[in-house]
Amino acid sequence: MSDNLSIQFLKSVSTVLKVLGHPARLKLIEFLQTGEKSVGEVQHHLDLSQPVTSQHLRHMYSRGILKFRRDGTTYYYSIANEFIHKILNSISECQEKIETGEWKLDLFDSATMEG
Amino acid sequence: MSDNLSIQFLKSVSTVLKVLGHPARLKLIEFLQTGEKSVGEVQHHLDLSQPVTSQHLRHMYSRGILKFRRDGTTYYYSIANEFIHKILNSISECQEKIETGEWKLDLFDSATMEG
DNA sequence: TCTTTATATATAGAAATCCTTATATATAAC
DNA sequence: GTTATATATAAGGATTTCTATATATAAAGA
Repeated sequence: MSDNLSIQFLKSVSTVLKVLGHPARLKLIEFLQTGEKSVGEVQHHLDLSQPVTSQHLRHMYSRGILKFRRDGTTYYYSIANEFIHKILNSISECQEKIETGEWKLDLFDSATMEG
Repeated sequence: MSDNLSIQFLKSVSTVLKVLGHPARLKLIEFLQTGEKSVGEVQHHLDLSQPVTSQHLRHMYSRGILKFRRDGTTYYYSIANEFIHKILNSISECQEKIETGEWKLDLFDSATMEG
């Protein structure tokens, strides 16, 4: 299992994970799972400023995670590939297990080494 | 499906994804999937300096992604929760689909909006 | 006790990220 | 043509992260 992942794939995946490793972007892409959305819809859903919304979307587009189409003055963004869907579904499944108590997700901030 | 994820879960998940969103750490944790490893083993496997290796491990430990035990001077690190395993397995499944050509993972760096 | 091995910790400079403010552009409506 | 709407882009600074280097600690063995 180890070294299964090629260098290139490893880099691609870490790029994707890094992009998703931000609460606003994670919530954003979760919103996009229900279908394409305009910038304004995303903005209102996330309660962000217009430039920040646009920048996050552009950020994700520039990394191949989103695609967009334009209709007049409106830009519709949507998820660009299956990989993203797969990861998001996997996360959803995890949440179910965590909610039911089957799994625990113990994250913390302190960092003492005396364990 | 939207708004399925609670704020707290969203933050936890984005923390995890952010940590995994780094080629060295992703490769590191993939290595740990095969079982606990000492710092030295990780260091040699990843071909990193000792301090950098230690810092990555501590970084992941401090965020609840790894745990460790100590035997004399040797520290053994291992994956701390099922969530990580699930995400990694999901990534492996994705790689299979991408290798067989069933899926494409088109990531790119340019960022012009004229698409 | 001295030396080696294994690892942690501290720190500093560079680089990347993120948000804010301001401005630009393109289309639509009037 | 003027105004309104939807969005992109650019510049700035604050914060965080990364990498490298230097130092410290603890155990094991000679």
